[in-house]
Amino acid sequence: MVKLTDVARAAGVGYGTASRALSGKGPVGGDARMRVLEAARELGYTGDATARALRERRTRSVGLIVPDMTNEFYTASAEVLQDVLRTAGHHLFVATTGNHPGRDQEALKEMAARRVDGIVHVPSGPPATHPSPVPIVELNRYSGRNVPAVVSDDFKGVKELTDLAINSGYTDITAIVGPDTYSTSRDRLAGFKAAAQQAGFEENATTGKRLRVMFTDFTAEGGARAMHSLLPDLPQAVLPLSSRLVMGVLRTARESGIRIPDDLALAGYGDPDWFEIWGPGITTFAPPLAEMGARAAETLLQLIDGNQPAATINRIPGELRLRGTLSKAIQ
Amino acid sequence: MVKLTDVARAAGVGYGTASRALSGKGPVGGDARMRVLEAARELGYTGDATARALRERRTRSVGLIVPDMTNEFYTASAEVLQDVLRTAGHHLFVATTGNHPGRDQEALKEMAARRVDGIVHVPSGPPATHPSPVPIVELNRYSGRNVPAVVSDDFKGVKELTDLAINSGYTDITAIVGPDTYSTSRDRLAGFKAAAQQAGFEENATTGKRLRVMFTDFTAEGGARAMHSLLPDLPQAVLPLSSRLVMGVLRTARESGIRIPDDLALAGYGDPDWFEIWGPGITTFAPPLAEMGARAAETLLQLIDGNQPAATINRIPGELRLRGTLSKAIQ
DNA sequence: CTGTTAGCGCCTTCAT
DNA sequence: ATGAAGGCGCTAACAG
Repeated sequence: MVKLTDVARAAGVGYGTASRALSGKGPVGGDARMRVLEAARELGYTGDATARALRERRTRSVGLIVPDMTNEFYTASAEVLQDVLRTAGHHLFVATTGNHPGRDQEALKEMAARRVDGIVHVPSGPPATHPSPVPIVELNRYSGRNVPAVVSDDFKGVKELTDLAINSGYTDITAIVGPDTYSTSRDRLAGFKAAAQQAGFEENATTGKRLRVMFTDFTAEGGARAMHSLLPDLPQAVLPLSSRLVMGVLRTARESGIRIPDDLALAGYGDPDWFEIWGPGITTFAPPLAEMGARAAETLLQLIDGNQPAATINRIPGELRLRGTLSKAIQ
Repeated sequence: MVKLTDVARAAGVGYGTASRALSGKGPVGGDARMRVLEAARELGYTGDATARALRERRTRSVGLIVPDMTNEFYTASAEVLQDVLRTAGHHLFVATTGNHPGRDQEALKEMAARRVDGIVHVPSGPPATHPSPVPIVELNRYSGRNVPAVVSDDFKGVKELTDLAINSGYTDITAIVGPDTYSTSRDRLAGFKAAAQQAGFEENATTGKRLRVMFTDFTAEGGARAMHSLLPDLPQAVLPLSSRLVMGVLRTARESGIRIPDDLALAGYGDPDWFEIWGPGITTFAPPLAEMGARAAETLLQLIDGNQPAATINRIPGELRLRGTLSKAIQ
């Protein structure tokens, strides 16, 4: 692998001069500069980032820790995150945790060892007790750790979604959410309850307006199971509060011959592109994934530059997408 | 940041001894080892991977270059790729190219500069003219570069899919594929044509068995456009040969009031999870994405270890999933 | 078994 | 404007 001394020799200049010419950082004679650049091109010189990192004490790389690369809920943010960071000269180290808190800490440690300049973290467990040696921004979920977090305003979004269902005339509504160890579950559930209770719904009411809540895994299987247990006593409307939960609910509904929205109305969360073309279209709350990715990147860049961003938890509003699964709503 | 000398001093041993104790690589007295480990834990020592990389001339990291992180077609492979590599002690550097060949070369160069030990590359352009200084495995598509490639056996898969459509009785079939600059387009198209021509179909036939081929972008918009241009003269069956193309076709069909499979039969490619729950279920050829990711990882590890894998283009068989959009097929 | 030391490739200060 | 040299943190080779 050709190195700086090779280039310097070929250009007939000293070591330091070659370095300055390539980096453009110091004074260099126009003639010498040209000869160095020429020689570098000739030899196919590619600076060694590991050596540079050691010397400069920064890697121009940032770590991204997500539960799962196959979930568009994370990758939609990651894509623009990557764009913003690349523009700023940073590249991405990625680790997945499978939502396993142990691997979560492992990944954090690995990133620290690699001396990344910063970390964007979708936490899947409680915060680490040790403070991090590198700047961290949490994305999508917040762990309670004292670092900036960029999340969707799920409380507001789900509240509005629930209002929509209520205003459509349904009086028996069930929400399905993930484990309440995740901030996302708690926020979405809070939004649901706020809307329902404000409208006079009561938990486990046998008459009048009735709300129910089911906890399960944030997976299609979890959604399918929850829906299955609902079968004996179907509500009028179901709100699976993640796109994977929606998937599970639809699977079970299909197997059980339940027609949506005829037999059961539905409003979802998230907006993978198939929501638009499924049946009559799935009414949903769409979090601003792209914007969240951009904001997380910008916040992290601030942190890396030594500035302290203002807000700790940054809630970005999403939007309701009205389609056909909440039938009466679109009349 | 605490370093090796700090640990050595705290443990009351020499520099090298501490290094050997931590790495487990050389002879170390049981007593000294314990004191070092204890001190390291105490101080929260985390070895500096950049320094280690410089010294060892390897980073234990591999680069992954993909067109797009939001496409499950790539991430489904990437997920298991990452698992296999992590088990082998390697971590992932990720770059996306947006299918832009220029960014493709840029990413390759960046990875080389970072001194990754190897690269897994989903190429979006013609091969670079310069040989790569680091081992490369191509995934999903092959560029023609002389490196191992791991791909789905699309020729066979699409041929079988087409046979299925033909045996279902359709005599007017149109395939939609992406730009033929991608090996995937060419292979899938070849499979389609092989089956159709073998069955006596002819291009642009005005009578008898008729096959048509439409080229467009490998995007939902491309699929929608292609489908739109088909509207005046609808075939009996359409084969959008990527999941994004399927998405686009379904969008246009929906807007145009075309019922599937009643007005138009369809067989797709790929198997994102919504294929199963859309309408009567989408009949499709599912490439073995997880297996491809694993194979690519294994092949790269071989290369990194200095072994030369046998096959240049490694075609892994996928499987047909029979569902409802090819109606007569499931009777 | 242990301490000492060279050097991985680079940037940067210091003389010149 | 340029060349020489120190040192980032670590591993491996060597001497003891």
